[in-house]
Amino acid sequence: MIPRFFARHKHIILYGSGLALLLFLLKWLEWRFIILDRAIEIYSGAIAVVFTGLGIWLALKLARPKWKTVVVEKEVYVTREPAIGTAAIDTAIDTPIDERELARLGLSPRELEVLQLMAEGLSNQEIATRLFVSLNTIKTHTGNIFVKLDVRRRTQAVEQARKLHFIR
Amino acid sequence: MIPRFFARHKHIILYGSGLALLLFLLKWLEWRFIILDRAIEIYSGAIAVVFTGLGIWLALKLARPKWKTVVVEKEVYVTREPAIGTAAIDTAIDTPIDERELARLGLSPRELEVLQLMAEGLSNQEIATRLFVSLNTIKTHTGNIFVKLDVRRRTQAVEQARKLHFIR
DNA sequence: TGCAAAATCACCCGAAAGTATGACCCGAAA
DNA sequence: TTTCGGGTCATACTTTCGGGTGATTTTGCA
Repeated sequence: MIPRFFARHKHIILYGSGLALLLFLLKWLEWRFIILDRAIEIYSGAIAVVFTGLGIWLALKLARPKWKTVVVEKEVYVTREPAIGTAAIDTAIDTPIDERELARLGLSPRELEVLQLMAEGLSNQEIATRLFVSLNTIKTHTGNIFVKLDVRRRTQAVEQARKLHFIR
Repeated sequence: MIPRFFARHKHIILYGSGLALLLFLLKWLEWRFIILDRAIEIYSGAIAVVFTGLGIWLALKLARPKWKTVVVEKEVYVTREPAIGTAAIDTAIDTPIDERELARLGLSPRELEVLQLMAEGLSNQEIATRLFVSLNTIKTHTGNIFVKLDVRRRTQAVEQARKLHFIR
């Protein structure tokens, strides 16, 4: 249907456009500098600083939240039926599928089904066998799922689906 | 010994010479700019790209949170079986990674780190880039992880790790 | 200080995953 | 009736994964 290529690289395209815009701004600054003064060193330094900052920003944007894992094993008395836990369990387990999000992304029932099995760690071939269809069909489905979830790999799709409470 | 010294400080030496090289390159580019006169676009672009990369590198390298694991040994009364209940409590209250299971399976810190990134849906290449090691290294790690978790695919590994509360 | 474990990197090869494109069927909506 | 979305299947191709094996370097610790 819609060219996958564009949907896949929209972030890159966005960032690229932003970068181009920034360069354009610098170009303007450069013009002013040439008019006013020949301070190439200052100009270069400015570019360097700005783009170093940009790089750091990008990296922090892309990087994971710093997870310093502090494992503290303390005294915990857990009874068989944790009274506090039940509320948490209810909200955790019986979380209904977010119908709104589902509708927004336009995932079809079949695709959701494939997504579920994908999340269970099944291979495409196993999913195909399970659903009595061909491997190619599953590949088509997975491809469409990736586009709709805006991801590139099955692991990301599972991650995304979990975030959106489509599964589990 | 001298080679010993070099081996010990090779990172610092490498980074240092790399930076020097970069400055040298910039100086050369600047010179070229003076000669060619109309190459300021290229010059600016080069600086921008290089320093964007430098910023990314800096952020990732320096801001890398160093895995901090604090283990406080205490008497722990935990009913082993109710995995659902404990899971709900874990996610509801606080982190902690199941240290016992971790030790039983013999997952190393590095492997756990790779597992985390794997769960985020990163490809081996992306993990390698993120951790500043080669693709082959990550492949070795993933292979070892699969053996230890007794799975065959990364999706299964993530699933398994989630069950064992290694992640999230 | 020496050793074992951990971490690193390499190469090969087959399997699985993913991309791109086109086609067909079917039922519902315009 | 045409159009459109969903589901199915296919071919051909590229990329990534995973298994196997072997090697070196780094590091934590007894």
